[in-house]
Amino acid sequence: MVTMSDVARAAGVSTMTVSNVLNERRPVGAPTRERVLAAVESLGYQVNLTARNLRAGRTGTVALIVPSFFDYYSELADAVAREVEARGRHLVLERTTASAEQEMASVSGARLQLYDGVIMSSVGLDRDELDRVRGPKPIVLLGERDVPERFDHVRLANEAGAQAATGHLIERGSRRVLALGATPGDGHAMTTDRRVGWEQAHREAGLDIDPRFVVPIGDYSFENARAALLRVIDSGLAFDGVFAATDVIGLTALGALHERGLSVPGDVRVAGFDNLKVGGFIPPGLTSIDPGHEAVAREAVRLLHRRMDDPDAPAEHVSVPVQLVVRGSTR
Amino acid sequence: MVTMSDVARAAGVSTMTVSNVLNERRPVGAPTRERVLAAVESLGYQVNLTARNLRAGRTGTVALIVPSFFDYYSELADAVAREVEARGRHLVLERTTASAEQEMASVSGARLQLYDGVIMSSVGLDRDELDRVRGPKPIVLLGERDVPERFDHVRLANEAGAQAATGHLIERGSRRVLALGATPGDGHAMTTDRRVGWEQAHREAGLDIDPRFVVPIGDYSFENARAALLRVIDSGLAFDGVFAATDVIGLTALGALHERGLSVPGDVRVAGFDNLKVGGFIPPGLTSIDPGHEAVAREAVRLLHRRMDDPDAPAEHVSVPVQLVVRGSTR
DNA sequence: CTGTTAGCGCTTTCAC
DNA sequence: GTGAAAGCGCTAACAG
Repeated sequence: MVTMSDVARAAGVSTMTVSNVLNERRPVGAPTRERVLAAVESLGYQVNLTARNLRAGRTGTVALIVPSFFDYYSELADAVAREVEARGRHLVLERTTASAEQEMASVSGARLQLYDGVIMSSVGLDRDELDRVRGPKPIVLLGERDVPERFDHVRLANEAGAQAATGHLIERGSRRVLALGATPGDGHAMTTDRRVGWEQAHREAGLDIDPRFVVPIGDYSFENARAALLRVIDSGLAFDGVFAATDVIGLTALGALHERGLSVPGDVRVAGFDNLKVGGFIPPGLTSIDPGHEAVAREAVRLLHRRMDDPDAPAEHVSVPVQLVVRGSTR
Repeated sequence: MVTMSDVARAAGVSTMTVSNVLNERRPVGAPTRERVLAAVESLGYQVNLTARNLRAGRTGTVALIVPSFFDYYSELADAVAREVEARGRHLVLERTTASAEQEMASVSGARLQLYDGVIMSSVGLDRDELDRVRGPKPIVLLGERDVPERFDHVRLANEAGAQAATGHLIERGSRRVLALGATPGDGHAMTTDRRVGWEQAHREAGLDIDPRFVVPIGDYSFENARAALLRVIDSGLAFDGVFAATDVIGLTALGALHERGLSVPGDVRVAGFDNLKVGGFIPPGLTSIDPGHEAVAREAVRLLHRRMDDPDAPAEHVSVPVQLVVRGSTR
């Protein structure tokens, strides 16, 4: 391993001068500078970021911690990466498998020290658990759970989005709209908010709210979504619309309906939530709610930098607007 | 920031004893141990991984460096994460946007020092550029490009997979099969290998190879794939099968064919490559080649650990078998 | 414009 | 079973 003092010796200067050349922190005379750069080149020197981190207390890296690498999160991560890189830092992605233990480990554990800041999309931790998180580095939370006041937080307009999607189904003529993947009862999960939006659309249209049309799905997986919808179809419950709480569920609904010989949008209209890229390309195209990844990413990174600059700034809670995107599944 | 010496002071021991308790490297007397753990708990101490890393030279973290966070790579990353975690390390994901500069920066730059090892899926760097990469940490390469002998490398059986998919289309009755997203000419890109497999299937079936049926696509994006296929349809070139070089292209083909009123699998059979999860759930289901993420991940992590244990082990080059998965698009 | 000194927080090594 | 000293490679702070 070639170190900075090897370079310094080769160039006949002190390590500080090498450091100053490489970091451009203080002006260095042109000839000295040349000698240093030549030595760096000929020795193949690379800074040791670990040592720099330890000494300087910054890493140039931001972590985005998500439940999984899939679907919504990969599209979000891409937007966050662009935003972080635009501000001159690197982004790394970690996944927690949505478990409270792993989220806790990611965020309160020692790993936080490795980053200048962390953006976490929390689904496993409840409000009380989050409240126990104290870290030496800024944390911005994403997602739809209730979070302690003191955290910076970015969320989506879930209710408004669900209401827009469901309202659109009703407007196109659906009268019996499933809330597939929504969650009944109280709570602050993303899927309760989206169910509330579904209800609001019904109220606004003067339609009854039938609790049999709320169909929860264990883990939002393709497999469970498919099984749940097939169960509904086979139960004989008549419906002519599906508001899917996520696009994964919506895409699966397209497949399950096709499998049972129901046409979309003829027999059943379908709308999802997340506006996954793939939904715009498969037949017949999935109407969805665009969650505005760019805006979420921009806000999250803005809040993170604000807090890096001023650890005592008051916490900000941002709700990002969403937008209906109409495609073949409702047209 | 509470440090190890704060804990040592509170427990009335030396920092070495604290370190030994936390790392379980040397036996520590039970009462001492208790005092140390109590102090850790009451002070809320967390190890500083940066400092440990600098001193001990290991980080407990493996990086997977991929061109993007999407589709094939997110599914691969999930498998790699499971495998890495099973061996007691963390995985972080970085993306390069497939640019040679960023791949170079990720892998030859100082960032490599932050990890115990790196698995990189390289698409931007050619053989010569890769050959210039020398790092202090193990690197395992994934992917279909030609790589220098000295690297450990895991690749897919691309030709065999493409041949199986195309052979299946032919067996089902297709006679004019597009190679959508494949690359003509020589070369060692993934899409040339897959085109060669497409050709082999034709030869095996005694069918002519018509170069007009090889339709390259700039960047494998949904948008370009859609545009390319619509162009072919509108050109009047008759075809009754599509072998798509990736599932992203295959899924898009389903949509574009639907848009032009062609039925799948009635008018045109479609097969892809990657076996993306979504392909099993949308209508009519996309026949595909399963790239065996688990096997790729297992081999990659095995090679990485082997090299961490023995930096001088001879390089291994592994080719992972793939498997045809038949769904509605060819049934 | 350049150098010296000190030390980030931890673990390796050696000593008892 | 426990401790003291040294130092990983770098940069902040101060000095000249």
